[in-house]
Amino acid sequence: MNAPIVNPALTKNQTLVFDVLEKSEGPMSAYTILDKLRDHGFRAPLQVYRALDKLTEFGMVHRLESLNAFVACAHREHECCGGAHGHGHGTVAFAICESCNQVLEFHDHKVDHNLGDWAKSKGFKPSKTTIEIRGLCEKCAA
Amino acid sequence: MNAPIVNPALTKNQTLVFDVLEKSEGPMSAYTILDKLRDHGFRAPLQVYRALDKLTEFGMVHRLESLNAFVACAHREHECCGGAHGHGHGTVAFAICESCNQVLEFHDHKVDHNLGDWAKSKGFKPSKTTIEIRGLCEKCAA
DNA sequence: TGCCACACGTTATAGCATAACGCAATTGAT
DNA sequence: ATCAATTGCGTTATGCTATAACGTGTGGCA
Ligand SMILES: [Zn+2]
Ligand SMILES: [Zn+2]
Ligand SMILES: [Zn+2]
Ligand SMILES: [Zn+2]
Repeated sequence: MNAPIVNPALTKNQTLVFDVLEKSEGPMSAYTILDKLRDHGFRAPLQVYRALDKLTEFGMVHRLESLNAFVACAHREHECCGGAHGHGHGTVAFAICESCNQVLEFHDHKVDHNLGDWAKSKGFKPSKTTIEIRGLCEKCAA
Repeated sequence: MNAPIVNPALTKNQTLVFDVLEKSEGPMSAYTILDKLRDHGFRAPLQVYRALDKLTEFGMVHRLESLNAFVACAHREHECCGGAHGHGHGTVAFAICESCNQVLEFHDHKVDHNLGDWAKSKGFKPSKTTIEIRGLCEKCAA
């Protein structure tokens, strides 16, 4: 539950990568981002990965482990307990539609606490928790 | 929450791959498994991946999304509500020690229900749920 | 017998991620 | 101002993960 960085000054590459992700409808792979940015001078995967690393560190981008892809953070500021930008509240979860690729980002205190209780009972010290639900969104399941 | 296959007859390749995984201390990548099986005639990744696909389908092996690696299922038969071999109880979760690579497999009804409730409230139909906690196990955190 | 499903083997290719080098810009003491 | 440390950047090369596409062989079954 590391404290997120608030409003960091982004470099040019970080801004470009973030803008691409934010405008995207769904998650994007690093290589797809790279292709979108070739016109802006991007030539190599590392340019994308380095920006993604920082954006993830800032809490502005999340990596979807089950897709090897990335999304812009969908939290509104002050949306809830966490305050400000970022995830002060704890673990974030994702519901990923396998039909339309839409991603719903959410957090659930009860899940968070239940997993925390389990960890405590086992003496396990969590650093990062991944929760990803694959399935069909309401629209696609109909 | 698909019903697991019980006691399927394994092919030679599936048996070899499963045995390697079961004897391993921690998760293994497909390519590491391949290297372990070269002496048994394995030559190509597909031989491993095909076996892993089936073993996963049988519920005997789990894929760790955050590691791109695989582990043998650690559930004892009849351990709990699920009965028999497999995961009749629902979602499985993993705690992965980033120091010693030990993996603890567990399930948590409350978490399961929490996520189920969320899905129901959003009309989302889950097919597979990934829960992976990275951190330090009790021994390594000390 | 003919057909089908499935496992298997092989080669090639696609997709994801990082190592290692050198350079330039920034920062922050001294 | 100057030096050192840090950070970002660009490039090349490489490594790791996964699948496509083809053909073969085998066992069950109408
Ligand atoms: Zn977020
Ligand atoms: Zn959908
Ligand atoms: Zn299991
Ligand atoms: Zn450990």
